[in-house]
Amino acid sequence: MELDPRRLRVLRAVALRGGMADAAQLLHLTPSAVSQQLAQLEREVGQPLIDRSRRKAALTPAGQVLAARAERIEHELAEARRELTELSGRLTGPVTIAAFSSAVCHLLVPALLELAKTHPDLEPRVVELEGPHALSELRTGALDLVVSEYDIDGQVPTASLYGLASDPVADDEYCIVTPTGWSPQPRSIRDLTARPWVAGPPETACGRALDRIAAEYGFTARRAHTCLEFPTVLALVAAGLGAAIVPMLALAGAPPDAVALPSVPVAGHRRITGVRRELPSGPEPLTNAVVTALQGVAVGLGLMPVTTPHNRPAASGKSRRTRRVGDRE
Amino acid sequence: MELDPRRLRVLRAVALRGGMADAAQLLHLTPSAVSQQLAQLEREVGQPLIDRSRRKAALTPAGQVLAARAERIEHELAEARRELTELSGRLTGPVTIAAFSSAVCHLLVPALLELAKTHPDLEPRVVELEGPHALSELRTGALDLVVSEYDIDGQVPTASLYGLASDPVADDEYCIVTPTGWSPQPRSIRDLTARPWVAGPPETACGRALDRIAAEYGFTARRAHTCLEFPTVLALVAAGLGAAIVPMLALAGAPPDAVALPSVPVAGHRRITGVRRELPSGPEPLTNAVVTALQGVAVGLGLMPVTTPHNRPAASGKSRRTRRVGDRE
DNA sequence: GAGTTTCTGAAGCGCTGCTACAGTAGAACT
DNA sequence: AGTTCTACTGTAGCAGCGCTTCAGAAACTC
Repeated sequence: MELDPRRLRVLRAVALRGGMADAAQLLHLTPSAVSQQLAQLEREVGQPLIDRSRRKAALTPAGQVLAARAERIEHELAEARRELTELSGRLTGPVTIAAFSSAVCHLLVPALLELAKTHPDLEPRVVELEGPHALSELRTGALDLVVSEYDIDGQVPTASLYGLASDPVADDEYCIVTPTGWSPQPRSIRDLTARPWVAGPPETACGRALDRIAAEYGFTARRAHTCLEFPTVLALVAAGLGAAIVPMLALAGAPPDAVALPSVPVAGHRRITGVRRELPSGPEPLTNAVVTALQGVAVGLGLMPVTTPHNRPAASGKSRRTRRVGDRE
Repeated sequence: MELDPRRLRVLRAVALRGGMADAAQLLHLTPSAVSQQLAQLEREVGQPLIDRSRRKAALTPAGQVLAARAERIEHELAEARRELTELSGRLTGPVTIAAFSSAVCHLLVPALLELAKTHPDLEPRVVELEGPHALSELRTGALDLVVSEYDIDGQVPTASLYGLASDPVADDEYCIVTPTGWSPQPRSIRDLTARPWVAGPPETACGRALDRIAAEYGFTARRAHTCLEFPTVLALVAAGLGAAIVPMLALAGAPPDAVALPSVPVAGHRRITGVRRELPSGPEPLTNAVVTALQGVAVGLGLMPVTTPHNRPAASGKSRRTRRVGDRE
C-alpha cells in the first residue's frame, strides 16, 4: 500500500469541503483532477474511500479514517513550518489575514503599516471576509488569521471553534452617535426615545445592542433605517436621518461632526479577537506578530485594553497567553 | 513555505542513513536525485538543512527538526495503513520479513506455508538478514518484521530497540550434540571435557554458551573448529570431528544420527522474538498474523513455550500482549 | 599525490498529473 | 413528466516535474 501524501491531501480537501467540486476549488484544481487523484488513491488502498451513490461525493468509513490521518499529517506540516520560522529568527513569507470591513480599515491597515517597518520580509495578504465562512477557510489553510468580532454581552461566537485558538485584540465599546444638527442637542439616551434610529440588521452585534438599550430605558426603538456597514450608517446619521449605535472603532476615521453622546456603558461592547489554528507547541510566529501589531494599534486608538493585558514580544513566540476558544472568563 | 511531503521523506532518509548516497540506496534512487530534492527543499524552506562542509552530508539543526517531523508523518502513514488493513478485514499485501538462517528454515518457512492456506492474499517476502543492520532496515520501513534471537542468559540484544516492539516467538534451549561414532558413547558433559569442539564464533550465542558450560564444569573447551551456520556445525559433528552446542531449533531438520546428549539446562537458552515498529494503536494486523503463525510453528516443534503464553487471534488485531523492548521480566 | 568516495550540476527524457472537453447521472424545479 | 442544473467520470493531449546518465569538484584515505 503506497499512500502518497499528496493524494491524502486531496482526500482531506474533500472531507473538509464535502464534495469534489468544492475540494477542487480549495486546491486550485479542476474537479477532474480531484476525481482522478481519488480514483488512484482508492486503487492504491484497495478499498472504496468515496461513496458515489449520491450526487455529492461523501466519504466511506475507510475514507473518513484516512482523512483523519491526512488531517494529522497536515498538522505536522504546520508544526514543521512553525518550528522552521522560529528557528530562522526572521519573520518571512506570506500570511493571509481575513477581517471584517471596519477592522480592515482601522486596525489591520495601520497594523500592517507598522509591521512593514519592523518586519519587512513579512508578506501580508488581506481578505475581507467574516463569519463562519472565514473560520472554515482558516481550517483548510487558505487563511492564517481571522480578525473576528463577537458581542461579549451576547452569546458565544457564530460557529464552532474546535481546534482554533483566539487572542483578544481589543474590546470595542459601543457609543451612540447623533446628528450635530439636531436641536435641542440630545444629552442623554432619554432624549432619543422618540427619535428615529439607523439600526443594524437584527442579527448583528449593533442591532442587539440597540435592543438592550431600548429595553433598559423602556422604549421601543423606531428603526427608520437599516444599514450593515458603518460608513453608510454614519453617512445617514451625518445627514440627520437618525441616531445610531456604533462601536468606537467605527468612529476612528469618522468626520468629527457626526459624534455626539459619550460612551454608553449599558450598551456593552464587542470583543475583537484574532483567531488562528491551534498548534500544541504554541502560536505561529507570523500570525503572532500580526496579532501583536493589532493589539498595539488598538491601544493607540484608545480602545479599552483587554482584560488580560498582553505584551507578547513580537518575534519570540515564547509567550503562551493564547486561550483556547470556548474558555469563558 | 510549501513543504512537499515527498521531499520530507527524502530528508528523513538522509537523517536515517547519515548521507545522501545511503539515502539514495534506501529510496531506490540515484544520489543525484536525492541531492536535487534536498536542494529544492532548502529553496522552499529558505534556510540550509544540510551541512555540506564535510564529505558526508549531515543535517543542520533546522534539518534535524524537519527530519523529526518527517518521521512523525511517516508514522502517521504507517498508522493509516494499519487502520485500513484492519478496516478491510482481509489480510492482504506485502510483508517483508527478515530472519536469521535457521529461523528461516525451521520457523519461517513452515509458518508461511500455513499462512498461505489461511491468508492467501498475504504476500510474504523473506530476507535472510540479522543483527543491527536488520533492525535499522526495520526502522526505515524496508522491513516489516525481524525474527531476532538473543541469548537470554547473556546481556540484552545487540542494538538499541527504541521505537520497536518485540513479541516472544519461542524459547530455544541449547543442547549438546556428539558424533554417533564416538566410543565410549558420552553420557554426560564430563565425558566431553577432553574432546574437541565445533564452536561458534566467540560473540555468538552458542559461543558464549560453550564458555558458560566450560566454566561450570571446570574445563577449558578445546575449540578445534569454528563454524557460524548450524548445518556446517552439524556436518562436522556428524563426521566425528567434535562435539557442539546448538539450539534445539537447529536440530529440527537434522539427520538423527548426529544427536546425542539430552538437553543441558545449564547452557541456558536463546529467545527468538519477532521485532516490529512500535505503533501506539497496537500491532499491525499483517505482521501480527506472521508472528502468530511463527508461534504456532514453535509450539508444534516442541520448543518450550514462552513464559507469557500467547494466543493472539490470527486476524483480529485486538490483543495487546506485545511488550515494549526493554521491559525485563 | 593517487585513489576513493561523496556530493553537485547539466542535459535529456519519460512519466505523472494536470486541463479541456464531452458525457453521464442525480437532484430540483415547473 | 420533462427540463435544467449541478456534480462527478472518462478520454485526449500536453506541460512540467523528477528521474537517470554523465561529468566534474571537493574531501578524506593511504
